[in-house]
Amino acid sequence: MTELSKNYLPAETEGKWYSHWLQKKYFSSVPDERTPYTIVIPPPNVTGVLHMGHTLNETVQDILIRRAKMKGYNTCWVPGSDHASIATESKVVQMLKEKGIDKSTLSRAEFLEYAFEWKDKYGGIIYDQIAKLGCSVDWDRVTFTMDDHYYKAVIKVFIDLYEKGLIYRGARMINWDPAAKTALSDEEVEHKEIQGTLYYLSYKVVDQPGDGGSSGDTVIIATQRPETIMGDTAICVNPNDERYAHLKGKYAIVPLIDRPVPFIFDEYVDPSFGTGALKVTPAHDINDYNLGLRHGLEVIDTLNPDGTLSPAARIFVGADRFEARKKIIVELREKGYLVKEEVYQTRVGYSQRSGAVVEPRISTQWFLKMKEMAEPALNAVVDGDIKIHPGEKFLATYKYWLENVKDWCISRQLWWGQQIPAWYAPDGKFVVAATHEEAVEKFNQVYPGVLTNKELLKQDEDVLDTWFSSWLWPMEVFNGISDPGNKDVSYYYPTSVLVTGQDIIFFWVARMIMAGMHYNKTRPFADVYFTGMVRDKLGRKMSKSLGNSPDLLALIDKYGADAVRFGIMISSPAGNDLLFDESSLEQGRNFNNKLWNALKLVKMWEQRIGAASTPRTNPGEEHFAVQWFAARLEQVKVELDGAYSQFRLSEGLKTIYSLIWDDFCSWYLEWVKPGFEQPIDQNIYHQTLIFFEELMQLLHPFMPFITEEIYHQLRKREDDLCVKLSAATKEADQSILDDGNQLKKVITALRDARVKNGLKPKEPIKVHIQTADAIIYQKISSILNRQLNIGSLAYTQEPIPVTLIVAVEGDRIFIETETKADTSAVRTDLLKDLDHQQQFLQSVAKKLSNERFMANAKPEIVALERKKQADAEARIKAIEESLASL
RNA sequence: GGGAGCAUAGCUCAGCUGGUUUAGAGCAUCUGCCUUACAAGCAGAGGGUCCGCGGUUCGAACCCGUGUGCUCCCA
Repeated sequence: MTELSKNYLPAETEGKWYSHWLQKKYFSSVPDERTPYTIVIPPPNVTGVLHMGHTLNETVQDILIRRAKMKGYNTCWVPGSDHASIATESKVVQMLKEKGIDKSTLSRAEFLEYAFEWKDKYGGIIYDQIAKLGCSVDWDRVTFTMDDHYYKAVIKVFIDLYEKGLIYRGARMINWDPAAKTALSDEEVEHKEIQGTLYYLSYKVVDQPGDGGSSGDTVIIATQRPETIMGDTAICVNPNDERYAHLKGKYAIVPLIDRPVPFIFDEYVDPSFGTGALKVTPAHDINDYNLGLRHGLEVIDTLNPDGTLSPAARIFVGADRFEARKKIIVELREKGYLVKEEVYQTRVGYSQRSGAVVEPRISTQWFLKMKEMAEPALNAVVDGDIKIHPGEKFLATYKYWLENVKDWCISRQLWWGQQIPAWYAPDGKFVVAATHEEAVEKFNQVYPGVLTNKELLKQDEDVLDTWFSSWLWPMEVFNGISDPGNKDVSYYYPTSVLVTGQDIIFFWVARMIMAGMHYNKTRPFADVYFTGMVRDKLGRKMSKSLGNSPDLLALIDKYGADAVRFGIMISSPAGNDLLFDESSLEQGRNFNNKLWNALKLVKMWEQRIGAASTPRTNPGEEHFAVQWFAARLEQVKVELDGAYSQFRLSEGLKTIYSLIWDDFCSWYLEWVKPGFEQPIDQNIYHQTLIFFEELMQLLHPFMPFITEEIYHQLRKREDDLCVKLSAATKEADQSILDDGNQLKKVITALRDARVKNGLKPKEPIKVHIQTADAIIYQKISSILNRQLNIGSLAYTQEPIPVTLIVAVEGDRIFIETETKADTSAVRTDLLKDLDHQQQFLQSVAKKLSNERFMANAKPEIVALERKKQADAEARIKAIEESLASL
């Protein structure tokens, strides 16, 4: 036997076992006759590294996959990454800038080359982290959302939906990200509450556009965006607002640029907000835009795509919008137009990716009609075809979104992504087709004779929203779109469960369900398990700016992957946010050591296996520990089945943790431990190995490395725990479990008495037991002797004088003491317990004497109360006798 | 403004169908131990107005109403 290290050293086993599993191809899956269990990884963005949120998600998936593998499923976990168009493109642009390269000097192809380099580098880091964490992903199936087949699938879906009339192109008010210079979908805008200022501006009123405004009449308008006044095309008031009734047919003069705009009347305006008069800027506000549509107003766009003022603004042209605001306020104040400033709370939309304040902007973009897509996706969840965990929390959110969904803006003004397959002639006529050749052919069919030179047909410069590719993920990782009905997709799809963060329920989960229902007429997954957000221990979101986001690889180096997995799972109740604290990783590391030390103990016994079952005690008695632990194990297995089926993984881990630490190490191993340098019974040794192996198997999904290592340390063997099938559960023997509990209670009570009375552990005690059921004690007597250092044990019918008395349930245990112990502490304890028991008895008696309780309660409840009463009475009697004999 | 969720030990959370010995765990705390696997450990202990108020019920941490506080989603 090679010497085992003092503590468990993760670095020495983790790499070894991961390569072994890979070499054995345990994670690779091909369709066969077994039932598949499939998970597709939520593809991490190639923009960076895995954070703690990924770590949680990946760990949960690995637990489910490893468990399913042991249950005999053909498991397939597909890894991959997402091109994340906006985020990656902005990072690549930034990286180029640092190298002194401006994106505008590059061709599209040159830029994409840099982007793919970036993807290879960071995608590689992510995959390395997934491997270090021990994830049992099928590396032969790595998929990237810009892979050739994937790219083609996205284009195919775009064309198909366009031909079905579900995709259209049009000018709409969209969310514009001035930093990334692209359109965004509604979901990519995050609203934050901030303190803003409401500026009260004075507009002159004139009778006619050409009028100089000599009347001196003015109207005061409140706005939080004074820099947009140059885009004003009307002033709107409520038709029922008498203050402004006289303005009908008149005009207001926009300050600084002296442009007359008409007054319009619309009930949309809230007379109580601000002054009740609203400046209407259709180009820069969605509500104003709608007002403009109703009243036929001109649209003046005063902003450039990068957020600077456009020539249409006439003043401050070229200044950034926020800079322009400051300057305009100064000028308005100087010229007397600014009459009041007021602080007020408002909400501002920020780009989820770039962080820039989003501009509402009218722009021609591509949209997907969502109503038709939403209905089947809604039904799939409402009807329970797809189950969301935890359900009560997210079902309502999911429903609300789908019932109120708006069309999805899917075009992005970027290069990194699938280029929109629309082809335009110089006059703006266009067709949608996969290739230039197909486009030319189609165009000539639809518009015969228009195209003089086929090179004039140019492809749309824009790409599609990343989510328009990732919504196909569960299908296209198996080539289900590009090669429908192939062997893999038929076998693995629909997938079993999707594990992801609740923050992308709309971005991704809902849309995957839409795509799945649309293209396969089936759900993409049977269950959705939402994990919470990982926060720091103060409850703050993890972010780079706070510096509270730990580096995963550093944590694995410090604690080991198993401890990291343990730490994050133990503090992760289903669906709730988890407060990440390194101390839970310490707990994981300590658990590793506990396992390691248990292994060392068992390995020591290996040297001293009793020749032919010649234990120093009665084998029947020691057999009790074995019987008890076997029952405990079965009991826990049933509990675990329940925990897994409800995705209560944190609870499952706690159950195994306690089974190993408390039941196995603290009780069982102590009960079967031979005396110093004594041999161990062969059967018990053999059973202990089996138990230990079973425990390792139960723990394996959570902590794969150490369990595999111990599995091999316990016995020289050819097979691996990773792929070991779990045995069916048997029914646990309840009476043995009850006896075990009794044994634990007796031991704890006697230890307590020892401590309280200052009896040294090395000092043997003489014990007399008064019980109605001596058989139990006979079964466990050798264990009692050893655990409590009992010198002599006898049974008695009568109380023994000059002793300490310990009451366990209805039994009394008398400890003979040589030195008369101080009884005052014992007396206090007994009195306290007596009081407690008497109050309890009272509450039970009250119930039993309540006629209505007796009439209404179920018979088994009444029986239980009767038993409680009897037990309490017995305990009280025992305590009273103990007190009397003190 | 609309909607959802949460409130249980110092902290993080279980408590499933209202009745499981007058509420459980882990961590933290306190006491005693270098007991021949483990001090990253062992043994033992203390710790609760189940957010407040009202109701339903024989019986409420659990169901209903209401108030307060916190979190999230949407506009």
